[in-house]
Amino acid sequence: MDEQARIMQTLAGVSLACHSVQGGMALPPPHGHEGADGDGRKQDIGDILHQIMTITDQSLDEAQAKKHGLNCHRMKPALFSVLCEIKEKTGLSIRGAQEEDPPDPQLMRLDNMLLAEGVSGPEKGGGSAAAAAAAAASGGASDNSIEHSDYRAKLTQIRQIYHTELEKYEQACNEFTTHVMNLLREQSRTRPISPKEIERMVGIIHRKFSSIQMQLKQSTCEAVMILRSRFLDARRKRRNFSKQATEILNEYFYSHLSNPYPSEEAKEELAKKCSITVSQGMGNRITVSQVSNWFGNKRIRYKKNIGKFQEEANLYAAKTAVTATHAVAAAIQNSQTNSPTTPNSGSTGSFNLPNSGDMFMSMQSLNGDSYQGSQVGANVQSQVDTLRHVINQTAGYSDGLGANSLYSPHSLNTNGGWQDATTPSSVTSPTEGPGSVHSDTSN
DNA sequence: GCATATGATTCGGC
DNA sequence: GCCGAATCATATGC
Repeated sequence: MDEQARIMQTLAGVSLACHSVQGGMALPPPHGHEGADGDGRKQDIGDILHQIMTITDQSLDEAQAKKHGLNCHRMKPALFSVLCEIKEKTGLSIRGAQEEDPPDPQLMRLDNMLLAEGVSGPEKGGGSAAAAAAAAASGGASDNSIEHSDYRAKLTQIRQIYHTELEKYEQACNEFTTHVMNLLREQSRTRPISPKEIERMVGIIHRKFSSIQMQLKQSTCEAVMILRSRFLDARRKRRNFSKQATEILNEYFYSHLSNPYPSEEAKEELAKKCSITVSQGMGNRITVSQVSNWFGNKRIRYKKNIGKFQEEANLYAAKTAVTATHAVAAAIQNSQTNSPTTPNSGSTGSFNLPNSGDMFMSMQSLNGDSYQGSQVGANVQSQVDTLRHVINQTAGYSDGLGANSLYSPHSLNTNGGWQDATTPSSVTSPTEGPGSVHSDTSN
């Protein structure tokens, strides 16, 4: 009983002493002795000072013995639990509730990304999807296996660094947490520390370390992004189309020179024919867009420098004409053997002369500049002229273009736009002949 | 190494 | 959404 009172008295005394020292002056007496009993107050302060002095005068052994006495006191646990309870009921509980934050969306994004990139997931096959994409983007399985393996090697390197650093952080976090917990447990013998407080401190430590981890994840993501952009960026991985593909596209372009705007179907057909699978290589749409790109570039570059493309145009015109000759020959033979009395009877006798008029566009005036037909052009002209005649004579074929329209200049108008946008376009390659896809009617 | 060619992207107009 | 124009970035040829 006396012992307990003494403890309380000591605590109260120390508290009062603290206030006095901090304030640099004595506190007013608690029970309304204000100014009435100045001698009594002086006496109290003197007692307190004396107590402090005796504490400092105590030897270390004496202090330790006192401390031990306090620690072993039977009322100490009860007193500490009361103080802990008060602490929890005040600021601690409020702060604790506030710090119960939801999972960080930024962290979740980073985690998802690292998982998707194969950095944080299971090592087996990690990054294989991205590597496969890189391989596909680089235009084929065979030509870029070196780059593919390079990509994988670099990704593995990033992965290793990430895991090493992560391990280090986790280890440091655990070590520090253990250390702090031990420290707090030790301190809980001399000051009231509740398990909840320890828990909260652990939470704070974990949050601090997880913020460091987030930085690590962020920089890892950045590294992966840079790697990806280096390997997957279509611009960087630009590959020229194959000769055949370019030829097919050019054939179409020059045979539809009056209206070189292939429809969606025509583009698809062209893409299929060209087997253009460069760039992203993820299906038809990309390929079709490559065809669109090609035509876009071609139109502009043709228009910009017609003279330069003249030779190319003639070449393709000649090619087209020669192929058409064969087609016509076949058609004539067909019409003669199948139904000589019924010309133009269905698909057997007809053929798709690939817009012959366009073939000569390159030889006609463009933007007002008249072009003197080359030998090739003249040959082609005579060939087609003959063909036209033969067709009209033998098969009764008429494509709606008279002799005049055959040679009429489908040209770029003065505004730089393409005239005669009514030309039906088809993907029919001159080498293909009848039965081709008629698709481009919209332009 | 440089000039040119070429596929892709961006941006503004319609 | 497509097109023209400008531009970028890489490929290619010399």
